[in-house]
This record gives sequence, C-alpha cells and structure tokens, in this order.
Amino acid sequence: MAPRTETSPAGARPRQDRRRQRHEATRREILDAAWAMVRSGGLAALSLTALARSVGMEPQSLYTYFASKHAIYDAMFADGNRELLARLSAVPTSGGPRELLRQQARIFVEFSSEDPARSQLLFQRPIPDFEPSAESYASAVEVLTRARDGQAAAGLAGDAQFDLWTALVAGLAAQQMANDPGGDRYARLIDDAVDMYVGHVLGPPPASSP
Amino acid sequence: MAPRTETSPAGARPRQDRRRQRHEATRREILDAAWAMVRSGGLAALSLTALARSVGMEPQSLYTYFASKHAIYDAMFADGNRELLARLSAVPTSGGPRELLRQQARIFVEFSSEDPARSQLLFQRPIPDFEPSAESYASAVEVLTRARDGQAAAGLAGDAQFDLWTALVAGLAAQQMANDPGGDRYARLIDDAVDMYVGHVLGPPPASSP
DNA sequence: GTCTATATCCAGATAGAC
DNA sequence: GTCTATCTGGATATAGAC
Repeated sequence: MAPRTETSPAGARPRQDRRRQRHEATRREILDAAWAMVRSGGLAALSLTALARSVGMEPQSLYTYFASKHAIYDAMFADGNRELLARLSAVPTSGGPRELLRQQARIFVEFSSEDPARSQLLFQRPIPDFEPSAESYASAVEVLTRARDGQAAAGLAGDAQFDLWTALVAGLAAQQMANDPGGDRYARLIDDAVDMYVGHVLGPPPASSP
Repeated sequence: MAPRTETSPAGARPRQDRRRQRHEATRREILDAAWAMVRSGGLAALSLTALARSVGMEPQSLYTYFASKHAIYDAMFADGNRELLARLSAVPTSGGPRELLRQQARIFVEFSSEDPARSQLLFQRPIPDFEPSAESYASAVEVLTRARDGQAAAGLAGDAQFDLWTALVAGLAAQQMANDPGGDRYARLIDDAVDMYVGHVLGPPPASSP
C-alpha cells in the first residue's frame, strides 16, 4: 500500500525500512493523541499514563518511542512550528506590503485561536524546565525568518519595526484567545491594526481609510 | 502595635477580633509563600504539600485557611489585580493622552515582566479548570475600567480602539516575557508604539517624530 | 488550629520476562 | 516491541484525636 520513500538504494534492506516506517507511524499516532490531550485540557494536562492508554498501550511502552516526557513536548514543538511555517510559506509577496501583513496576521491569529495550548507551547515558556532541543528550536527560527523575509520581499524592512509588528500580532492573538475564545472580537481588528502599522512605518494609506 | 481597624463597635469582642487578625495574617503569609513558589517555578509548580512545608505546616493544615487549591489561585488572582489597579490609579490624567498611554503601557509591561507567572494567572487561562470567583473577577474588571476611564479623561474614546490598545500593550508584554526576559528589547518600543497608536486614532504627532 | 493517620490516586521512570 | 512488576515519590483531600 505505502511505497517506500526512503533515501537508501532501491531494493536494499526492505525489512528494516518497513520496521522504521511502522515505528514512525506509531510515533505519529502518539503525537496526534498528545495534541488531542493538550487541546482539551491544557499543556499541563499531558500525562504519559493517560496518553498511553488513549493509544491502547501501557504507559511504560511509550519509552520505546520517546525517551521522556520532555522528548514528547520537544517533538510537539517542532510539529507546531512546521505547521505554521507551511502556512506562512503559502503567502505570496506579490500583493504588496499591506496585503502581505494582513495575510500573515490572519494566519497567526487563526493558528493561535484554533489551538491555544499549541500557542502556549510554541510562544511562551509554560513548562518550567522544558527547553526545545537545538533541532526543534531551529524550526522556530525558520518561522520568524520566513515572516521577515516575506516582508522584506514586499518592501518592508527594519528589525525594530519587525519587533513592533510581532508584538502587535502576538497581542491580537493573545487577547483573542484569552478574552473571546471562539469569537472574532480581536481578529476583526487585524485590518485596522495593519493600517496603523503601515501608516507608522510607510506613511498614510493611499486612498481608502474610513 | 496594630490598632483595631474593624467595623464593629469600639470595644466589642476584642478576643474574636484578635483571632480574626491572626487568621488573616496567616492567610497572608501563605499567599506570600505561594507567590514565591509560582515566581520561581511557574504556576503549575504550586503544590499544597510544598507550600505548607514552606510556611512550617503540614499540608492538611492549609485547609483551615483555604478550602482548596483553587481557592488559593482565586485569592492570588484577586491579589494581583489589586496590585495592578493600585499602580494604574496612581497615574495622573493631566499630562495629556500621549503621556498617559506611555505610563499605562510602562506599568503594564513592567508588571508583567517582574512576575510572568502572575501575568499568566491574571491574563490567560493556564489552569485547566480554574475560573475566578465573581468577587475576584470583579477586581479584574476594575482594572480595565480604570484604564479606560483614565483614557477617556485624557481625551481618548472608542471601545474598538481600546481593544486595539490593549492588544498592542499585551503583545509588547508577552514578547518581552517570552523572548527577552530581564531585558528591554520590547519595553523600549513603548514610546514608538504609543506614537503609532496615537497617530492612528488622533492623527500625526505635533512636532517631535524622529 | 494543628496534628497524625489515612484514603485514593497518579506521576515518571527502570528492569527484565516473553 | 510490549508486557508485568516494581520503584519512588508526589498529589489533593478527609476524619478525628488533641
């Protein structure tokens, strides 16, 4: 059913490949279950016992797939950043700075709203002694780099201004999550916020400002 | 040393008053210890066992002062809002809108930076099934009311604009906590952010915009 | 108001049989 | 790769003696 997509030479060691694929598939299944748990009960609600049971295992068997609870958080951290990077990378820079900023902000606020626990894991430090590994952290850097490169390509520049931009968008997302979950009280301010930011860094808008 | 400050008639039932004062003092001591715990280990690190031991009690004795762990979180929630309200109330409205906004933003970002766990408790929903009681929630409403009234007194109005303002300030605080704890990478953007916001809602600044 | 004792349950993690 | 068995330690909470 699933064709081999490994990098090893064609025909070599198929048994080990299948084993690896199965291992990866189980890891994926565990991670998906972990996401479901934190989505419904918050980040701290992730318990190895409950997680194992939810995929039909004894808790101890998880250690075949993850070395520790932190390793699970770490994989989730990379997971979330990969997802966000994919969405940001789909935004074209051809529409001009204002349209680019709107789309980036919408992506970010929506990404945050649909899974607040994920945002906490990616953008705050809610697990007292969890630090992402170097590999996972790199995925977070990629996200920021992608956002900044997109803005540069659309004619925006300046690191201090970029910090102001990320603060503005992070604030809209945070307020949306905390004070109007499921609504759009803050999400609907995005266009206004973009106008405010663009007006500040590029001058007033061309024609349409109600 | 401490004169009676109760509402009962002078001279009435001094024994019960002293008992109450002692009870309140112990509650205060427990709350202070709880703040110290979350400050160093995060909100989730609050354990009744460790908390009791840190004030020289057995864990079970805490139940004399708080009905549950949630009751402690609730008292802390009210505590934090009282502190923030006190700081906001000290800001004069006589300096004009721009200066008022700067001071409000500084207060908020500093309040957040100096104790991230407190901010999490007050402004996010990090404890899965903790909801502040009606009394404690009222203290949070007072904070927002005070901020908005101050702005109205200084010549600013509009609820949608106020939401944009809170998002902007919340974002600066969140980024400061998450990405530069102990530094001022985002705090130093406050004046710039205020100019941006004021320029958007009141028109361009009078003279000095570098 | 504080304690001992206890109840109940769960956590994360390791060793080793199969 | 999964299990049983086990370790060690913690959690929140209640009952009742003092």
